[in-house]
Amino acid sequence: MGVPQLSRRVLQRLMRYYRFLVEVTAKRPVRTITSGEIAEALEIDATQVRKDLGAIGLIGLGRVGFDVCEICRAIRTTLGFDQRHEAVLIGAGHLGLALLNYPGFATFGLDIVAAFDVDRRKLGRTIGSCRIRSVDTLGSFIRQRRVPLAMITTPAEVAQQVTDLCVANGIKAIWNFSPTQLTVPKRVLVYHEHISLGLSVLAYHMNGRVSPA
Amino acid sequence: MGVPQLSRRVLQRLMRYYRFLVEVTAKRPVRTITSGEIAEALEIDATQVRKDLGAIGLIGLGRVGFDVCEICRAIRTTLGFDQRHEAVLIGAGHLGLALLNYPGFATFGLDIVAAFDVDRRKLGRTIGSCRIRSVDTLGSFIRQRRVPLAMITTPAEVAQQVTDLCVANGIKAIWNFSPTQLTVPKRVLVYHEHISLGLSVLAYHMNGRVSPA
DNA sequence: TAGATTGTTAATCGATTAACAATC
DNA sequence: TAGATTGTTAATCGATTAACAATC
Repeated sequence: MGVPQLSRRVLQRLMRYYRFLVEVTAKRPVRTITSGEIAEALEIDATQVRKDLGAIGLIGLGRVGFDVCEICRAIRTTLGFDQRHEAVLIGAGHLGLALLNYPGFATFGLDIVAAFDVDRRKLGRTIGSCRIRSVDTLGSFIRQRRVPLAMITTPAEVAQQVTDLCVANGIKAIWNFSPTQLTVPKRVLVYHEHISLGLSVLAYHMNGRVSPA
Repeated sequence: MGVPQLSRRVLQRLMRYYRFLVEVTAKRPVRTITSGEIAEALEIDATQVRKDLGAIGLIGLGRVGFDVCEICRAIRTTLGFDQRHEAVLIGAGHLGLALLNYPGFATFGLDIVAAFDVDRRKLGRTIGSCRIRSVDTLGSFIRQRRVPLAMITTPAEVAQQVTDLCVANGIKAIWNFSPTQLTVPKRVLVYHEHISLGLSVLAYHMNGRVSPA
């Protein structure tokens, strides 16, 4: 693998470039774009943009900039959006349903293939393209289908328990939407959507304090 | 205001300390805690913890550590959780409902006082403690009640339009859950919940690449 | 007291930004 | 060609970590 490992920060910037370019080209067809244009729109330094694009093998043209399609393709390949990734979702509450109904994931290769819940009344219902199953069958489902990702939208109290079950059955990564810290072996990646972190910044601001940067 | 301005990063760490301490004390009563204990649990350097706590005026005791109650109180005060902050929520889809039903916000002083939607069939329903109203009344509601925060859970296509309406009526801050960038005057703070950023890190990892840090 | 923990200063590290020759 | 934009190296900046005397 000639590609050097990319830090979270770089990955997230690449995602922002990608999202921006998709949005721009949706409005009007654009063949090329300069690092300066991306930088200005995203409030990032242009040098940073060139470095990031360089890091995934893109080469710009003097006086012209970068080919938009090439950038998009390179980002898709690097981040793996061109691969199909299966996921299960655990906890079919409102948040779970919101994620199940979100059509955008498909664009990124993410395919939620099943949802699980403990509530018997919910079992069998079909949301989006997947059926809600009993959490009793979660372990075997993950193991047999080798599902790499679990999205956890359960209450905080059961999140660790559910996580352990996923880990025991070979999950590779966990997308944690519950407001609690999870403990996992270090081969498993946990990405925690810290919804409360936003609140800290917002509350501070509403108190009349302005946070720099 | 003797308190220096705190960066986003510091604010977010304070939130993490707070959440951790609440969780710990819920399990068993703890009077004091050392920077090292917090650091270990949150995988942060202990010096960092001491600096952050020092920044909000806390003083530890040699050989003992910090008083847990004092830390919590100081964080609540600094971040403004002891103040009541009103918010409106715009877009009563699944995500909107999830947020309306989330009981945790009250702990942080956040009170969602109204929800708005364009769908006439949803109007009048009551979720949690607030009624779903027509988006036609959004502007006057914000203006008359001087609501400082808007949580946007609409589709991306209308997010900017809704934002403009909020801004025109004096909103102070926007919590953006829609997957689109918003433009606002700089007196208004936008906190963007970038759900897709997590996906970039997760997809990269599932592709077999391990992202450092 | 002895020893663990603090607050603070200094050193390190990494990320961001500036500068500029090379390029189209 | 002239001039805008690149890729890359060097400088800056800020955040993190290490070191250690002061403290309880």
